[in-house]
Amino acid sequence: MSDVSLGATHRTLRDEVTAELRRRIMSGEFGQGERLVEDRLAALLGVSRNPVRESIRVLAAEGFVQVVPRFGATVATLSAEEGDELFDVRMAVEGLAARLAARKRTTASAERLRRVLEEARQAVDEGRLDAVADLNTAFHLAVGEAAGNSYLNLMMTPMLQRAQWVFSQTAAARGPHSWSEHLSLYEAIAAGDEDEAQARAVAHVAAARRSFLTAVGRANRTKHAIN
Amino acid sequence: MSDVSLGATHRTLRDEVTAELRRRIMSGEFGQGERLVEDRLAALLGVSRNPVRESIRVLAAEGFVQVVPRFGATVATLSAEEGDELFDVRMAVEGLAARLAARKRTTASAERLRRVLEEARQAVDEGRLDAVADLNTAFHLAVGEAAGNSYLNLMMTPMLQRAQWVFSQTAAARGPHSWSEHLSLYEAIAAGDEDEAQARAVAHVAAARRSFLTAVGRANRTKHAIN
DNA sequence: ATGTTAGGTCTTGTATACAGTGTCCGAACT
DNA sequence: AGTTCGGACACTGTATACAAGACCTAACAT
Repeated sequence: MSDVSLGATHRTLRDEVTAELRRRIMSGEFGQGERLVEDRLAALLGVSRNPVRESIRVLAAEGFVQVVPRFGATVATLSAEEGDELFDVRMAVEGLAARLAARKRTTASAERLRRVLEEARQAVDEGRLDAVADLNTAFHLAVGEAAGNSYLNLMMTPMLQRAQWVFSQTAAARGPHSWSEHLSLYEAIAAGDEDEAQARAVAHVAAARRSFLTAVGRANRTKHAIN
Repeated sequence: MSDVSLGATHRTLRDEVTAELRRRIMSGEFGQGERLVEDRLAALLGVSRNPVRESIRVLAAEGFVQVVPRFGATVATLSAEEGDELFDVRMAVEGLAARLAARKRTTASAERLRRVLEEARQAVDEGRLDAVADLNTAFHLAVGEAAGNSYLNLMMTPMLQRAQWVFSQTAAARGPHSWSEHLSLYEAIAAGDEDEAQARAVAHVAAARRSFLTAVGRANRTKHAIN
């Protein structure tokens, strides 16, 4: 009996439904405010209503859908203001994550961060944009894991998914700056400099916020409001 | 059509099951690591397995239960270390909440905070200890609401419930100091002093951590480890 | 013309039934 | 005596069925 059986051994239908619904919401295939009818989703995914219902509850807890009793679930709406609010939370949470990651750094966690950075570099070179977005989230999540705080991780996972959603919904994009900022953050963590790590993480999120606000401004000028 | 229909109009069975299971976990009636068999919970609460299953998924997202596919759900275990880790997260998150609450203060939110403080004072006078614990959480949550950040609120609700759980599980208790700290935090928020509000919130959580660590130390000395 | 009410339809909420998988225990074999 | 294999049991995963409520429409009355 090995210890490899850490959850991911089995993957239930419901897990896949949850992931698939989340993916379709994040990709914009399910638009904001769109009604999520259990029957149709079940038919669409070739399953019964039960896994769909349970998935919807999870996605509601993550903030991706809003559920009104006896009415149903709709994809959450994301005003520009709500999108902006997320950055305040991220600065606080990710700043802490970076600080703790620097404090508790291990060779294993540093190795993991470096590996994600390397994968991202390749994806950028090959122009795989969707992979870049996923790897961006993966890097931030890896910092959270390096912090070694279980509850911090539990809350960071949906938070970062939401952040990715916010970016994709606003057609906001960050250039190569983002990855140099990641590298710089990694170095501070690897050096064990808590203050610097936190400062760089906060600055990185602040830079992301500026990109977001620019994109929102652009959208407003072209009459394509975020919501 | 009034705008009063804000979610809480209807209360489904599943909502009550979720609340009831959470309550029994937080009260210790369902001990850490205890297996949660769907059939038995359904029979216990007089419902079918479906509401129970959905509730378990929600509680898993909140971190109260751990679900292993094809094995089942168990009440999450809470080591002393994990309990302590929560305070780091709380300081970051609640510090932000206090700062934003001070920034966006309104007469309505200030009134609401004052009302909770008043209710708590009465509960303390009347010696209703369980109500005091709930009102403690309610105050912290009210600060979160006063911050006017929807996602911050979404994550604070389960975080504060978990904090209450940590305290009750360790038999940690805080005296009247806690409420004078609350009052002091309220005043900083009402005065709109962001820096002071954040500092007092952080100090308050830090004080709670000291109480927790004292209780854990006491438990360890008496051979009653938290887990 | 407008308000109201009754019916039908759509969708959620809940329960029950079935299938599949893992666990545990005992018996047979080494 | 220890080990391994097999089968019964228990529980989860998934599907289907039924109940109840909400919304929409249309006919009717005022």
